[in-house]
Amino acid sequence: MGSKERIQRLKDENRTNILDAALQIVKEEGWQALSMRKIADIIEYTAPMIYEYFANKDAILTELANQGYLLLAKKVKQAKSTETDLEKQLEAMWFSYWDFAFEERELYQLMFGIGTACCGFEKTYKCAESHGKLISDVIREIMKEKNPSEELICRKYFTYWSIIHGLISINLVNQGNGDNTNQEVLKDAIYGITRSLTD
Amino acid sequence: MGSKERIQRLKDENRTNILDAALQIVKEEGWQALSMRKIADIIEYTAPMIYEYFANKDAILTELANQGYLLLAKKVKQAKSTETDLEKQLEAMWFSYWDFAFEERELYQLMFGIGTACCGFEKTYKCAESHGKLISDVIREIMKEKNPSEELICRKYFTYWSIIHGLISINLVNQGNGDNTNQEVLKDAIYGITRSLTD
DNA sequence: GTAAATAATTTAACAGTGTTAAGCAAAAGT
DNA sequence: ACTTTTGCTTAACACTGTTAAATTATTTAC
Repeated sequence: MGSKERIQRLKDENRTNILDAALQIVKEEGWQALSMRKIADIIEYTAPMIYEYFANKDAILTELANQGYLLLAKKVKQAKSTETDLEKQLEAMWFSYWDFAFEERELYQLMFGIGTACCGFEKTYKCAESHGKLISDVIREIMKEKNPSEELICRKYFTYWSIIHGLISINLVNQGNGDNTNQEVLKDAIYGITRSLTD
Repeated sequence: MGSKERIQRLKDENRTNILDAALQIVKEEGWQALSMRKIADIIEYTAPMIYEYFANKDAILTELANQGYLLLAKKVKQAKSTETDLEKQLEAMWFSYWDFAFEERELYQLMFGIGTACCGFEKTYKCAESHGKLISDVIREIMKEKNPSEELICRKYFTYWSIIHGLISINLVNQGNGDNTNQEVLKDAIYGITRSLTD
């Protein structure tokens, strides 16, 4: 019965094909154009087939968002490894966060945008191996001489995130007016908050 | 022909009824529940009637957004009038912005949220009598001894807005976890940027 | 190898969406 | 009184997510 594994492999393939197709549609035509029948078209099945793999459309969305969280965490982790100085690590991590938002703007909108059911902060801050955890670990390390409470670290992370997420949101809606202005604002903001960690 | 005015008055009434109905539905059931037929139900007409007043659903949305901009500008202007000191004016204005976002959260989502077609920054910053203009006027006044360029003022306004909009976005999605933490972050952020105006 | 059972996939349908065209009844103009 | 315009509705189209039934293909049992 080695065919069982072959069948399972095909099923897995279909599952990822569905997710890939969904992302492809969104990248080409935007979130509002995503429909079950369009996904079905691409994977060369009919729409009801998708329900063998996902409970409903929302389940596809949350799965895509989860893929996004994984990818983001990976990139942030990678950015950390490029620096040794803690403050530089933090800067690199936030910059990679920034880059992710624009490289994978559709995913970012899904993960943190207003509209779909996905939350953002709670999930991202508490889950181990998330970018939130990775970044706040560095914040803790930088502040360690001040013996910060977990609540304070959380607040600092929150402050960072607010301004960066705000900047990103604004840039995502009026797509990229004045790139270097943003980069300057971003750098200023990161530097400002980082200074407040040790002062 | 005094009836012409009566008819016009009825038409205007219908128009505002449509907008009111739309906002009512959104407040009760959220944006995704808004439909032309539901609006028609409330105003006791059939759906196609709405197209006599608005080109399409999107036109209703942008009109609502414009109402939002007007209301926001009014509130910000009012906040300014409660203080005489420039820096306090600025703080009060941003606080009223913050309050608006939560008092009229549906409108705020429409005006600045990701998803619908409305942009935010350009429109708000350039239009006279908008909250953006009002706030950046105060920024200019505070910075006047430094002879700031328009570009610098714009960037400062942008910085304020980013962090405040970021904070709001995050609070709108995970609705209000820890109110006073946010207020503290907000106050810190505003103070920090304000200090950077005169330093 | 053929028949029964099971799995895989599709067709048809439901209730909803935005939107447009055709039809009808009442009012207005001549 | 007849025609034209206006206000409004019904019917329809092309979509949407989703479910149930029907069909086809594949596996299992004998």
